[in-house]
Amino acid sequence: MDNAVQQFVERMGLICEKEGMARSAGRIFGLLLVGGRSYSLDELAEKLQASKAGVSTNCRMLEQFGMIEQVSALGDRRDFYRVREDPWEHMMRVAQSRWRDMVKVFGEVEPALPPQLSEGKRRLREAEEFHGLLIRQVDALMDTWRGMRTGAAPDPAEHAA
Amino acid sequence: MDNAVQQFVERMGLICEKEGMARSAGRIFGLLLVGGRSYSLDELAEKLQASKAGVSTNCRMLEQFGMIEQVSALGDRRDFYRVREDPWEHMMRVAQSRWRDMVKVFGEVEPALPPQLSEGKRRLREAEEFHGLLIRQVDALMDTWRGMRTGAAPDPAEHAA
DNA sequence: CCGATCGTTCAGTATTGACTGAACGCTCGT
DNA sequence: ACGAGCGTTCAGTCAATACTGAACGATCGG
Repeated sequence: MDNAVQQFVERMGLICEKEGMARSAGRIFGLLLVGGRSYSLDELAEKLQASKAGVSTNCRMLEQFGMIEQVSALGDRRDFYRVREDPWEHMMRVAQSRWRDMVKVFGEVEPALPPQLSEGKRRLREAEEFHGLLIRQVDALMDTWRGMRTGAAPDPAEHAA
Repeated sequence: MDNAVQQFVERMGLICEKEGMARSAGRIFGLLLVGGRSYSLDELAEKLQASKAGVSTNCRMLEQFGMIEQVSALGDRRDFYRVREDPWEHMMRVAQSRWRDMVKVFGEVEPALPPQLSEGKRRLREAEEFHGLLIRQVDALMDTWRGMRTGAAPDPAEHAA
């Protein structure tokens, strides 16, 4: 395997590990990203020197996160995986759903708080507001991003409300 | 400790755990957030039923993440901790620095890739571009957020470039 | 119908990481 | 100068989790 590829794969493993997921999941994603084509489970296991079982599990996890997708080839019983057409958009969607959960928690807890914790209640309302805004801002980012990829404007200046 | 507070503390522990950090760090942050005042290490350890050592370590970690800050009281040798005035802004700054690292990795690896991996090179340039845009979009979010908190406009419609 | 070739499941293992209790160093008050 | 109170460090313990190898089930070709 190419040297630059191998280094990148390892760095992606570390990055993804810091983000909370398994290191080998990051390695798989890195290889698929830089490979730019579909890989079978066997090929992934071989190139990453990992067991087929672990690769299978991590691929399904990456698929749930919306980062990669499974694809089948005619006349081939094997499962192939590749990065989705826009993995970052789907990753952002997952992040948004987590933020939505936080908004939900803040919204549920704040009214249940005893009145003497007025400062805490204010903080929670603020947190709820911030994450709501964050979700909307990422929505705007998606619009811009899609516009950049379909259109040809190199520098977007307009946003969606 | 209040029942609603206790439940919130626990939920924040789970949320923060999913984000990649330690569960008790999340508990500490939750308690400080909802408490709305400064807490000494002893008080945190007591209310969370954890060891002083663990609380100390996690508080320093939370401080590095920019979520809480240490504060001292006159005539008191103890260290107090409280949530920062705007914890979410600082959390976003930390997230941005992680994205900057990713941009750096993408930018470094792409030129080192062999030419036959043209699709992979394209993916990496795309990833770099996306995360750069993401950083800028969060900058815009900060501007909006600060504007909302200092000013009084309930619904912002303008963005910064 | 049988063998081969997949992907998945499962139990076992190893490694990582968090938490604790005790010792330590430091800084005050007296 | 000494002791009390404080935060931190460190070694040990514990639980969680990722990974592996082997068995299993399914599917296709001959």
